[in-house]
This record gives sequence, structure tokens and C-alpha cells, in this order.
Amino acid sequence: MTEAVEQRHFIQQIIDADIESGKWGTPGDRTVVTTRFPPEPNGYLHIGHAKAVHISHGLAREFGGKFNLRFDDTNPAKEEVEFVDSIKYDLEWLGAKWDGEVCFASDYFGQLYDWAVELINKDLAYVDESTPEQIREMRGKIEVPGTDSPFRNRPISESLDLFAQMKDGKIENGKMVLRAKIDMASANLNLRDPVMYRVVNTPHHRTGSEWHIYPMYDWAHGLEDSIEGITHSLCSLEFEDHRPLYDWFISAINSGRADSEKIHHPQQIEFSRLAISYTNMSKRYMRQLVEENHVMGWDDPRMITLAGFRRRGFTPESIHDFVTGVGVTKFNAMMDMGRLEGALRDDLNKRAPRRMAVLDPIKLVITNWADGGDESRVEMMDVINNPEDDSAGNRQVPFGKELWIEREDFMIDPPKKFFRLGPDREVRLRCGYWVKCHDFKQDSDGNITEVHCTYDPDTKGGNNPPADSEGKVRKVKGTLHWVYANDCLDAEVRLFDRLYKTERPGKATGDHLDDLNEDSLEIRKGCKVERSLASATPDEPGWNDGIRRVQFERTGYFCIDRESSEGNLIFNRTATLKDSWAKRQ
RNA sequence: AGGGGAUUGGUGUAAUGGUAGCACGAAGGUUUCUGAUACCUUUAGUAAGAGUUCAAAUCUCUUAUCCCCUACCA
Repeated sequence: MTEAVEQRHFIQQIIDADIESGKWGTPGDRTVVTTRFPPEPNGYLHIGHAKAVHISHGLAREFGGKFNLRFDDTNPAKEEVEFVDSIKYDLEWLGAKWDGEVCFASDYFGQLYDWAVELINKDLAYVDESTPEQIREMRGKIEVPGTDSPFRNRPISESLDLFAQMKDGKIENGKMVLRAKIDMASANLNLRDPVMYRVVNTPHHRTGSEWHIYPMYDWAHGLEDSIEGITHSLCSLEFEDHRPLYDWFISAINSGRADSEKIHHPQQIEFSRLAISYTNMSKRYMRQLVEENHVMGWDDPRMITLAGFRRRGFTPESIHDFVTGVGVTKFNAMMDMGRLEGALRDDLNKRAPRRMAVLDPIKLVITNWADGGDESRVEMMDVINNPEDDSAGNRQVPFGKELWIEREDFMIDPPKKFFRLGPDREVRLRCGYWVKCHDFKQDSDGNITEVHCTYDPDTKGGNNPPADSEGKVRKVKGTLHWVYANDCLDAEVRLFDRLYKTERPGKATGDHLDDLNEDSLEIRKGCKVERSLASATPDEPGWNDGIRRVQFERTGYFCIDRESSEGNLIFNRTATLKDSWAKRQ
């Protein structure tokens, strides 16, 4: 017997070592671990953010530490309160509740300004009056060193004065910036005197017109982490080159200070972003899809925003399971979209109540219905709500002479291995009766309009008929779903395919629109669904987010769209069921 | 004068000098009132080359391939 050893990913191993050594406090104290999720409020969260949230939030919970939500609102030109609200909502939906109050980078603007002044006084920062073009020019190229700005060695007092003028709104946008004095010849471009502050004379969504200068990401981020006492500042791989700067700024503030005056120095750790085949996480791409009306909006069920997944019917649990499965590494992995659907099916298979709905209806007429009694009679069938969950119980569903069945469940000349209905074939109607086809009708185009069957009264409830005199029991291979035609509801059903046709949208031509799948949305009207779908019934689970999810037997998982109403039912197909018959075709 | 990362079955991920394991997928089968679910079986891997070592996915070197970096965005 080998003992199961818990597998720790590389960040957990770093933290384990920190706890043991007492790097952040007393050795063994796990509660010091503090992480954060720092979105900029300039758009909606997507599935890639869910991975980042899951890692940082999960670590804080695992160690019994703290998890902050901090809005990195350092650029008023791009940010809006609308996004603050949607991000908070998405985070709670995911189940990642932050500790304490929501934090904002803008709350630290005063502290950041003071520290910037301190750096100027230490001759570690200067005001540069070069134009953006000149600054770019002097930064050099990847393989050639940059050159010093003519303002680099101006007197400290001059920088101090100019920086105060920038702050006071006396300077136009683009006229001057505050830069850190590091090394214009560094092989790391980030260290070639990075800009710390720029002038932005645009009102901020929280601080209004109080500020006219705004800190750049590199200057602000580590300091925000420091102020909040973040121990492990987790971010994605493209910030590896920024880590030296992250550390430089904090060290610059701490230089010359007594130990007791030094500010907290968090550790930045990078991990790989989530990539999923047939999608693109680019915010720019998503914005274009919305603005050019390629989709219905940020919450279009085909979008990979969390709002989109939610409207599509995905559960937060399934997203959690998916991002858990992707792991935490520094390898740029490409996840298969099928993994997400798999996680969804695993979750919904256990929880979603079953219902019957016919997406492409044709009529089935039971011609011998009168033989069992009154031809117009309606029999109530006892139908199981969820075979995976006994506590879900049963429901009564009407059954009568005329039913709707799925068009693809009938073939005039079926191939071998087709288990469904055809001339002289017998099938089970789920939880109904067995029926045998003896005739059908077609319109002038050859389309099937009606299927005529006889039923076997001995098979009520879908049960096998009694054995014959020789003890043999008749069997059927196929079981069809159905809806009673005289007592059902019409519904609109929206079927979704992937938004892009290629595994890496935009990769081939540079324009993701070239890879757009024009047939990603199929709207079906006139679908027939059982009446119990009109409004929530007692057997339905109480979904935390209030979205009703069901499985339509044999066709997939569906949820009720937010545009749906009792008089105009709209269902979104979240995912199909696995279909080994379709795959065989 | 370029710098920083990465590479283990089809995919994702473990093994931290000592048995290459797990999950998903795929293929086949069993069960089944959902061609679903569940269950069983099979499948296939250390990028290449050299070195160190009793022993290398793991350490060293070389090569290849992929990703990131030249906003007053984050």
C-alpha cells in the first residue's frame, strides 16, 4: 500500500517554505498569507480571470489567511463604475468572497504621491519634459541600449517643483512625466527609466477632479500590495520582466530607511494564463465582438465572459472544477473547450431536473388509442425527475392520442443500428407506452408530417410487457422523449456553437473576425415543451444564482434565458448530452 | 547587446537523483426506460544530443521549438 501524497503546485510549495521559515511572521503561522485579485475596472471578467481568482482566493482560504479584492483604478480614461459592480457580482457568483472592504488603488494616491516625492529627493526619480515620441526614441530597441534624457540630471529642486505643478493641474496632458532613474542601458526594457506618473486631466470615477496625475501600473502595483500587506502577489507570466521593477521600487523607498521604517515587501510570483481552444481571451477582441454586434452583448451565451457563461447556464461549480483541473504551472497550456463542457455535464447530471422537450417536432398519432377506452382520454404518466437523485421524486405528465416527437427520431428507411422509429418498428416512449409504427404521412416535398402508430396497453409507464406463453419478453432498443400535443407549451430554444471556427482565432490572418463561425447561433421557434416548464416546480433545486437549469431528456442541458417570460419561453442550450449515435454518423 | 520564461501520452497535470503515475480524451465492452449516467478493459509519454552518476524527467552543457518584453495601458 502506498500512501496518497498530496500534490502541491509550485506556488503552494513556495508558501509552504515561507511558512516554515517564518518569512512573513512567526514560523508556522499560516494565517499571515495574504493574496489579492486586482482587476482594472475597464471591462467584464472572463474565464481567464476565474483561474486567477481561483488561485489567489483558494490559497488564502487554504492557509486561513486573507484575500483582498482591489480595483486597480489608475487610469480614469478607461474605467467606469459599471465595471466595478459587475466584477463584484461575478466574484460573488464564483464563490470568491473577499475579506474586509473592497480596496481601491485610488485610495492610496496620496501615499503614492508622497513616496514619489521621496524618490525625487533621493535622486531616484526626475521630471522629464520630453515628448512621448522622444521618450520612445530614447528608450532604444530590444537589441540596442537606450540613451539618457536631457532632463535626467536636472536638479532635484526643479523636479520637485515641476512634479508639484503636475499634481496641481497646471500641466497639459503629455507635456511631462515623472520617471524613475534606473538604467537606460538595461537589457530589460522595463528598467530603462520607466514612467511613474503621467498627466491625465480626465475626471476619475471615484476621486473626481482631485487628481491630475495618475500612477503607472509598475509604480503603483507593488506599493498597493505593500500597503495591503499582501504576502504573495500572484500574476500572469507576462509580468516576469516586470518583477525586477516591482522589487526596485519597493527597495528604492526602503533605501536609507531604518529597518523599523521599511515598508512591507511582498513577493511577486507568476503563473501561466488560461488559454482555451477555439476562443481568445483578448479583451480587445471581445469588445469588438460586442461593439460590432457579432454577438448580443457582453453576456451573450457564446461569450467567454463570466456573464456569458452564466447566461449560457454554466454553474459556478463547474467553472471552479474546470479551473482546478487546469493546474498551476508556468507552462502555456491550451485547454480543450470540451473540458469545460465536461465539467458542466458532471455537475448538472447530478443536479438538473429532467424534463421533456421536442426541439424539432413531428406529430405522432396513436391510431388505436380508442381501443383502450375513450379516444379523447388523457392518462397521467409518472415520470422520474432525476434518476441520479432519488430525492427529486416524480411528476405527473399527460399522455394521449396525439404527441410530438423529435423529427430525427423517425426514418422511413433507417440504417442498421438505428434504434429509433421507422415503419414496422417499435420503440418505448419514455415513461409512456410502447408504440409501433404502421404508417406515416408526407407533404408534397417529402417531409414527414405525421407518424401513425399503435400502442401496447400492457406497457404503460414504459414498462416491459408481460412474457409470452414461451416465457420470452419482447424488447425494444430505443426510448424516445415526447410531449402531449394537447397540453404543452411553445418555446423558443437557442442553440449555440463555438464562436470561432479555428483553434486559435486570429492566429492565421491576424484578424479574429476571419475565423468567426457565422453559424454559431441557431434560434428555433415552435419547440414543444411540457407544461411544468412554465414556472419553477417544487422538485427543482434552489440554484444559488436563481437561474433555472434543466436537462431536456436526450437533447442536453438548458437554462431559462433572462429574456424569457411565462408567455414567451426562451431556453438556452448550455451543452448537449454526449451522443455516441451522432458521433457514429 | 538582446533579455526573460517554458518543453513529460492526443490534451492537462504529478513524480523535486531511486517503480514514469493520475485525470480527460479516444477505442472496445457491460449495465440501462435518456444511444445519457455508471462500471470494466485497452490505448499512448520524459523535444534532440552529449556529459556527471551505481542510478537522470530531475543536475551540467549544446541544439531545437514555443511564449513574453520596444504604451505617458494594466
